[in-house]
Amino acid sequence: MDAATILHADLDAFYASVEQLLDPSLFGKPIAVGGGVVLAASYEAKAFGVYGGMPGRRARELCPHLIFVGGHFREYQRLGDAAMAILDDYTPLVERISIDEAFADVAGTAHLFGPPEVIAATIRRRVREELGLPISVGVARTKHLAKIGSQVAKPDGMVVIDPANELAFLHDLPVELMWGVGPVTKAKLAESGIITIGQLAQTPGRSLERLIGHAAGEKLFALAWNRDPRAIVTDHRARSAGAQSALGRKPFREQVFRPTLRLLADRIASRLRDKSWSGRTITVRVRFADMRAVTRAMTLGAPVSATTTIAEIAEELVRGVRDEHPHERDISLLAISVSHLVPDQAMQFEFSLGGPDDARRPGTRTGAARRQADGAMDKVRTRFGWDAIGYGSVVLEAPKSVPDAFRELAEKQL
DNA sequence: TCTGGGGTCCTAGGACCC
DNA sequence: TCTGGGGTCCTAGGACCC
Repeated sequence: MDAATILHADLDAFYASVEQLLDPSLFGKPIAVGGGVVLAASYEAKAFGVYGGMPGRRARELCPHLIFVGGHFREYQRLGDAAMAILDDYTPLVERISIDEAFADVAGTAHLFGPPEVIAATIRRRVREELGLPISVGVARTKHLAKIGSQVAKPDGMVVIDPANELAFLHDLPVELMWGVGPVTKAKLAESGIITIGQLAQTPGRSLERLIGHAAGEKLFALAWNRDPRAIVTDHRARSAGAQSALGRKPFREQVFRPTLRLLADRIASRLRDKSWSGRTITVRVRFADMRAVTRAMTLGAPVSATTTIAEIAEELVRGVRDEHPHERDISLLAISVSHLVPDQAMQFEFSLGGPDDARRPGTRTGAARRQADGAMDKVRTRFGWDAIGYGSVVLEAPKSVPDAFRELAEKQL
């Protein structure tokens, strides 16, 4: 049997811990990063039932002494990177999941640094001493179990799962600790009396698949027996790039959605061009006032990355939604996503094609003009910053519901 | 004064092809 | 009496994760 060499390292209540580090008077107090929405809560706040994603008003109700702090987003990025760099010191096999979380496989480096649990303890000590942050680590034979280990270890702990005791450890735990079990799946399982991972493991595969679908049933059943074949993946390629904007409540009209879609297209397109990617499928999402949402998609014959092209297609799709839903007076969110991404080298030959002057075909006159305009804008932004230039009214009408820095942070995870 | 922003993957039905 | 069967691509919706 393989040894337990997979580490899952997860910084505890990361944003909140950074804020407490930056302002020691906040230490030991219930704090929330954010405002309208809680982005992160300290453990003191979590004790009151406050959690990330919760509306700020609800959080205040639960915890009257909750202290809201604005985010120091550049510090999050810096400290998250620094913590992950410590992992890099012990193995090249590091898979970063997000700003504050990563897997690492130390199978090949134990002869240099000692057994996995010693490496894990060293990492925890160094992150604490060098950065001043608490980090929890799970050590196990599989990624899934290592991740569960770090969750169980929180806050500021370490759990090593011996390969001989895997199922004994796993089967007493509640199903919602499993990767892929959210509120809906948890409720479906509970209706069949399945509360623990052990109960899930004893459920016949067929009835499980009837309950939650083929793929999910198969996956969860395998995980419940700790059959997790996933290896560490050090380079992830993005499959889509998107942007969204919550609007509160705005009339579903051209004057509202046009400038917003321009802004979203501009964000996505400049990120795509920055990485030399283009995409063939444009998807829009429109959320109505009551939070019901619809999506509409269009797949093109050739990939695109021009701001104006993405914006025009998105507008067309949103007009279609409006025409199909004439009674929806207000919308609360607009989103665009570009998928079927390909590296630009793969579409170079398209540039040389002639044909009708169609903006969606990169080889045509309009397409070329748009690439030039985008290229000029990208250059100005490189020198003077993103807000230095924009498409027409977009510059003035940018909604600022979330700090731009937080948005940039999310983008970096792409 | 309802509920942010960035992603991944799965399902199900229809079109289309051979 | 009916109308194969497999594969791919696309669209729309939904669950989940950080």
